[in-house]
Amino acid sequence: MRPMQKTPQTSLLKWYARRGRHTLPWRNTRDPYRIYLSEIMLQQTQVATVLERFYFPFLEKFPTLLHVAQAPLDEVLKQWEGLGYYTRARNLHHTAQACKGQLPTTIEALIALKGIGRSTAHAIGAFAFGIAVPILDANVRRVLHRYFGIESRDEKGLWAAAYALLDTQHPYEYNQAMMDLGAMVCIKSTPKCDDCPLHEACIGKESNPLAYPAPKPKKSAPTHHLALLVYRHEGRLGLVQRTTRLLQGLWGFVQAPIDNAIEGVYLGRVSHQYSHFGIEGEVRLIDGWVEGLEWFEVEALETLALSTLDHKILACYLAQ
DNA sequence: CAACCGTGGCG
DNA sequence: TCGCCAAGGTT
Repeated sequence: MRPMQKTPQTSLLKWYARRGRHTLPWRNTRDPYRIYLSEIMLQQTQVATVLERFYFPFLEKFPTLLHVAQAPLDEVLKQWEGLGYYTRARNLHHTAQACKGQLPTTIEALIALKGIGRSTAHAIGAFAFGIAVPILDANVRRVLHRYFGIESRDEKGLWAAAYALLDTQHPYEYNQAMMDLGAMVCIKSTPKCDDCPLHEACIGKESNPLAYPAPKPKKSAPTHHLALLVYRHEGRLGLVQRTTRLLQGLWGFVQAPIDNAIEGVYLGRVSHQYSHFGIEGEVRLIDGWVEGLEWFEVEALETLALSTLDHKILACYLAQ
């Protein structure tokens, strides 16, 4: 057996063997469901959040994909409460039912499922089924931008780079290593180029790592001023299950534009920031029954999935 | 295809 | 304090 050549891939895998995050629970299972669940939870969400607050409780409640499929959507949303991007939970439930608790094993079939795009399909393919395809998450993107000196965020160029660097013999280790490298060494603000196994041929290191990728143009987020209405009737609170795209399926308090005829007793102010707008709201208590709401004892609210804003409103009410 | 979709941590 | 953004996908 001839000695292994020194390639970016071998350097990367050697680094990964020593410094990789090998204790992550979704790296210590062959269960496609557990890998799939981690990939969905981790979309646009930091590892620590998923690891410390959501992954294990969800698996405790739903040990298999079939458990997800057979559960009411409301229970899945309740387990997702606080994690955000709730479409992920609704797609997870839909996909569990669509594939009857058994995930398909090809990239084409995975990508056809709701909530699974190209990168997630590749991640499941590589991590659960050993398919030789690259992933393109935020960590890998940053490594590729810098390594190849790519300023443009153009998708085609990044996928081409991803395939160019992929170690087709070790897709599992390679992809995990690239994510760890992006998360631990090739980090956004202060990359540790001295510790990087790819530093020899890295274009970003030779110039300025922070120039890759080119910074995004920033967009301003508007603020909406709302009345946040806590309806109360015979000791119960009136809520609605939202049907809007935002927070669909979650329960919450009625929101109304602030105009010249604000009812109720002022309870306080709450503010909340979403990705693309903010809410400055004043919480008001209104005693009386109105149509179109469902009424719950305060204790019963614990069984409902509420958004973080609605938890703030509830806390404001309970503080009185 | 640019906007939309949640939340929390960090500099 | 505040803008940025993280194991992205959908419309």
